[in-house]
Amino acid sequence: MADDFSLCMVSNTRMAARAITRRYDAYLRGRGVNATQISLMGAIQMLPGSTVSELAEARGFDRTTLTRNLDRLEAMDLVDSGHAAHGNGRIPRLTGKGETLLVELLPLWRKAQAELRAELPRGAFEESLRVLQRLAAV
Amino acid sequence: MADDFSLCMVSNTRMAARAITRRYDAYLRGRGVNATQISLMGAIQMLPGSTVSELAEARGFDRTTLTRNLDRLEAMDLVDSGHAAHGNGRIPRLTGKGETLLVELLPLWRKAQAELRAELPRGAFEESLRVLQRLAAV
DNA sequence: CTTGACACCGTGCATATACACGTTATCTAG
DNA sequence: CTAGATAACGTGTATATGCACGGTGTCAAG
Repeated sequence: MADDFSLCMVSNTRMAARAITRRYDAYLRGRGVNATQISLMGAIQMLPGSTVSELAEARGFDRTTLTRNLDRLEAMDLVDSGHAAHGNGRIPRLTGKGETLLVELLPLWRKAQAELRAELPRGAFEESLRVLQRLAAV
Repeated sequence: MADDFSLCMVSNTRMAARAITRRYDAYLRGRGVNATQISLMGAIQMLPGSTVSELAEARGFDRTTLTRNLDRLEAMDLVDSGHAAHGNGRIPRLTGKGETLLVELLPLWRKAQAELRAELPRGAFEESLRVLQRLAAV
């Protein structure tokens, strides 16, 4: 049998995602949102006017996952959604409260990014982003 | 504000994990287990005699996540657990059915690995594993 | 023997993720 | 106008994940 599951790409991508998420979550603990949520808020900010489907495509989410993640942010009054001019499009955007919170938490996010970068060998942070984006694109 | 969340390591690791998991899940669809489960079964096979805590440490899981993932595999009769000689240790191992299924699905896993490797530039598969392991270790 | 430290463990709760399926709005061919 | 195609959507169900909390077994100090 002798197959080496330590080379399994599923194991390894998920393990990295768990480790990084836990790490960033620790920086944000007690601040009202977790790492996944703030990164979603950042994505909404960066792709204004996008529908849920467009956001999902851009961030590699299943559309229905995004629906529910947005529902939670709406319940917290951090996001609300408008309707597209035509069709059923749901267009999420940050509320004032959401923008305020995002700005308030940005220093923590920057700190998390900076300290991760500092713990990696020189250039490894950028290499990691490149590798991850390539994996997400296949 | 001008922060670039496209460089967010949380977003990028999770996006890669989602993409890879979806891909491997597609190879396994209808076979009774998903990609996460078969990779866990592989980990059990490779670390025989380990307790849940040791497995969790080795694979970067929270211990309680592993508890429930194992419960599901036990409910499917693919895994069962023995008791450590001392203390409360839970020691999972594949059942006969679990081993049979793992062997049966190995060709699909190998195919998934091989086709992913083929779609990446030369050397990128190995580079990816190295980068992911480094991220999981920080 | 009891008490406390320690190392395991599981459960309650919440969020994240995705597939299958059905719904709604718009447009176009007939 | 109607029927079908198309593009968006949400919900039901299931798995995955982790933190907070509490339980259980072992051992050493008193």
